[in-house]
Amino acid sequence: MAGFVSHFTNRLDAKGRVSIPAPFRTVLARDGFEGLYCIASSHCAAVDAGGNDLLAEINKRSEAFAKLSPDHDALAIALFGASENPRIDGDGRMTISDMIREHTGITNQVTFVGMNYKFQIWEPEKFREYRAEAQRRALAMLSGQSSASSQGEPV
Amino acid sequence: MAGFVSHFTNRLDAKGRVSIPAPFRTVLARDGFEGLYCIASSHCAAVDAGGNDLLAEINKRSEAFAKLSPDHDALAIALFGASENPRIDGDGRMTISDMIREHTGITNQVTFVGMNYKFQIWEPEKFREYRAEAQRRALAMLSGQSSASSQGEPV
DNA sequence: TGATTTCCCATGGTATCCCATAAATACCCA
DNA sequence: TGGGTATTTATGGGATACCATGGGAAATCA
Repeated sequence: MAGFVSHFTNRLDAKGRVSIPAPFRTVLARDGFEGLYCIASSHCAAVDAGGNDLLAEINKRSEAFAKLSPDHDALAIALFGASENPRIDGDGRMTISDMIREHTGITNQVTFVGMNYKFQIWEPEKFREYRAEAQRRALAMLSGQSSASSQGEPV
Repeated sequence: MAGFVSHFTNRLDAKGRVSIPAPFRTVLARDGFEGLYCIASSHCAAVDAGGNDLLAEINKRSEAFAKLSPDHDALAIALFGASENPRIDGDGRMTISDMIREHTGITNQVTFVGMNYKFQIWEPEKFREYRAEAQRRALAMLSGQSSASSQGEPV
């Protein structure tokens, strides 16, 4: 039920390792996924990460196209070619790969952002900028649709 | 059915803990939620808190958009990335995080305000000011001059 | 064999658990 | 009714467990 929530910033050590926040680890453990599924976000400087829930969402996307079709192949390459399966060591740490470094601009700190069914990996400063923008957009989105659906009771 | 009602003010201790009012705890226990779900209010200096009822409300908001889409990502960051899951200790206390401190201005006292399906966490003085303003607005609305403000903003 | 990765242990800080206390409220029974 | 006794509640503090982080040693790979 309860997914990835809140956000945490941890330090990279000299070996390129970083602790995955303990609350996220318990979610992953409950999910039962071995290791971690990571894929570069197509529209921002973050990497999506998660377990079976995220994987299922990705699969759903690619299944919208007929298998063996050129579209499906292209999508499969884009989705699975850009993804990785980092393992989690006994102390709950993962290593930040070159792919993640290049796509996020991470140098010595990592921000983990809970998004319920998945979480994102960000460079802290870039995350702050994106969050400010996201909150503005969210406010506009919610005020735009709330009148239609329910009583518009603000949450 | 009976949700969170009335309001209470408790002291923070040296470790940053505060007792959740007992009536609120019994509501949470009935709800069955593990811990507490907290999210900064977008329109005032308070933090919304609650259990499954509040979480369901949040989920409803984000499920209106396709997962993995830019819109859904922005909304998920604003809703889940900005929220927290404090646990409640055996004595019915929660710890006030830095996020809550910054958003509410809480220093050494906390006011809990029941709002039926959720409750709010306030700095006592800020709450007094907000309530005075809300009562003035309510009075104006009830006396028939509620022309422009028909949004149903919460009190 | 040299470099990188994986496993294991150490440590300081923090959060959590557990118990104590005092005040307030509810309860009970003559 | 009224006095006295349990419970509940908020709060304080000590002890313990957990977590992020650092670093060494073994294992793996090219």
